Amino acid sequence: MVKIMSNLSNNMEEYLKKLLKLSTAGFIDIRRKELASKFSCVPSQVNYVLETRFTLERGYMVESKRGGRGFLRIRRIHLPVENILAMFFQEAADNGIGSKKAKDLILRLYESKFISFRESRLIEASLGSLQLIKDESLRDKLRGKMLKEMLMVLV
Amino acid sequence: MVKIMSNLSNNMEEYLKKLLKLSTAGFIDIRRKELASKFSCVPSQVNYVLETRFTLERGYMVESKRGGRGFLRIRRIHLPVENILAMFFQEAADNGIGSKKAKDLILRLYESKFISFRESRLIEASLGSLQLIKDESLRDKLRGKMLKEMLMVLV
DNA sequence: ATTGTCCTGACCATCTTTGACCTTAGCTGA
DNA sequence: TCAGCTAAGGTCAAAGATGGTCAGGACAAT
Repeated sequence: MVKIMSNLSNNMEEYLKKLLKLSTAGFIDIRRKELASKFSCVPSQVNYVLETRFTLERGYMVESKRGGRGFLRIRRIHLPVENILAMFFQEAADNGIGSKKAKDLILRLYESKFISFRESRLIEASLGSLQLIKDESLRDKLRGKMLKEMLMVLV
Repeated sequence: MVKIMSNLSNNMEEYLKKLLKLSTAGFIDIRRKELASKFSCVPSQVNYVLETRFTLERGYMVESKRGGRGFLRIRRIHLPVENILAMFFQEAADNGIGSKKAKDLILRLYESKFISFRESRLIEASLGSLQLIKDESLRDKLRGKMLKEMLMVLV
């Protein structure tokens, strides 16, 4: 009797991921308008889903073409752990990192088997405690530093 | 026979616990507004009940999502209630804990095989980053909270 | 009377959805 | 040819839908 809450964006995300799994090519091509119509929403809703769910941080790449015969192409990418870590160290470790990006990063490291499930939960728990800090800038900075220190230990 | 005071909060608590018992999934999802409406109170009352009755110490975990189709998810978790560690964590989370005590605790947890070597290093790394914080009181408090959150996750 | 618990309401933060307006690519007909 | 039409996709800001926080007053227990 437990109802799982789902919304348009989540449904569309699931749908696209299912398509991706089924595809042999490693990517899928879709029409923005058609997809929007299938889910009875405005086309820009599709952009929202792509921007929030199919980001590089989560391991996806989106290409597109406008005009007649335009398309949206979604690709699953599997970066080696070193690249994932390198991206983090290059742009987030010192300048701070938002909580959403941090979560995505942890998820990817887990998916890549670089860290265990317990370790991923441990890291998330430590970062989650930072909500105690009011100053957002300090929070982001600390989050970056903590992640860096923790990942260094694991290398 | 102790008579349970019947007030809004207690009623809501009982109601939620009944739902939890009935659920096969081990958790329930609710809408804050709906629940408030069912009990004819303001939505923030729900938060009050969750904060006072469905705490980690009492064996519950609450997750939530805001925005359209948001939800509150209450989960029953099974901790050894009379666990002395749990009390210690609570104390640490409430009043903070110094870095030396924290280190000793981590060491003991590792020695008793409660956590792995990597995990112990991970925890120390995250706590070490707190040096970035100037305010000692905030630092101790954060250290306590992080420790608690991290170890709770591992139980 | 004092203290702790309960409730409320105003204001805040976050996530989602929509719609008006913009840009780009391909096609077509004078 | 190539200007203009048509068919895509892109951006952005505002509105909508939830949940979160906090201070203060009401009320109950002692």
